Amino acid sequence: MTDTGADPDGDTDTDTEHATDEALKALAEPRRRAILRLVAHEELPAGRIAEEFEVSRTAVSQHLGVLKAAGLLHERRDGTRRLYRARPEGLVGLQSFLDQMWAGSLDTARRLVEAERGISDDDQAATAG
Amino acid sequence: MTDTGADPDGDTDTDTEHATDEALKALAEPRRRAILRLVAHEELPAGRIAEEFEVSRTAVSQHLGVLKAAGLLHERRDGTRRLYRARPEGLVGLQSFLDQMWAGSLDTARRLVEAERGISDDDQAATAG
DNA sequence: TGAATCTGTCAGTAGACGCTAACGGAAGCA
DNA sequence: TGCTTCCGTTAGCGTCTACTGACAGATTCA
Repeated sequence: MTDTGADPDGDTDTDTEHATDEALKALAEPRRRAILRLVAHEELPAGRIAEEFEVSRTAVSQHLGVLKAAGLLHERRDGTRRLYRARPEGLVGLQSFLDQMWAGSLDTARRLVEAERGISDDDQAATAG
Repeated sequence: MTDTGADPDGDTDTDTEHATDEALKALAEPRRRAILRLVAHEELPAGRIAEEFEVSRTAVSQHLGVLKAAGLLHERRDGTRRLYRARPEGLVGLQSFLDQMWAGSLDTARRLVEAERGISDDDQAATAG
């Protein structure tokens, strides 16, 4: 067991990791993505959101709770109604995570392809370069 | 039931949705993200990856299968070993999804804030005037 | 005050998911 | 050929999760 980077105990990264984890788990559900899409362009009350789906209002309410807990939803009260809209800030951590992953894997892929080409082409030049 | 945008039956969007769904479900697991991070910077065999975690090799193998099915992993055979590395192309759909969501919600948030400010401004002006 | 509306919360259930142990297949070596 | 290594697959189990139905709190209006 070496746990090089598998289970880091960093302090600053832990919060980001936790936020990313919650956001990803929230987005992993198709219904929740549909809800997020609905409230991405306009503010809507819970009942209006529930009407868009065939599942019960209870299920939608729970989905709203998950999205809210993940920081992906903004809630505003208006009388008996509760208006929801997407919260773009909740996607920041996820964006940076994907960017980092993208850059790293893209760089690795490029390097491996070049190495492969170098080996098949001329390994002497590869070792010399 | 109106299903305006909750359950679209589009043709071109369905594939993208499916790919995004699989990628998100794959990334929603912390262990799979750790695996992806490991092979983002270097190509590694399955056994080497399994050593980094306390769970059994079986579990890691299943995680590798999920990541591979989601198009996030590239597999290459070398004798008895199977080498894995992250596949950046698998993140494209997810990136565009997040970009779209980000742009839409950010625009909405800005518009709502401006409207709110306008209302409160208008309100004070109307009540004062 | 009482009725109606809008919404969240609390048990309970069916299905999905991650994990382990046991097994089977493919490749390398004496 | 027989042994070993490396790896994926299957069956089974415990846990998590999305869902439904029933109930409770908050607000508005007559």
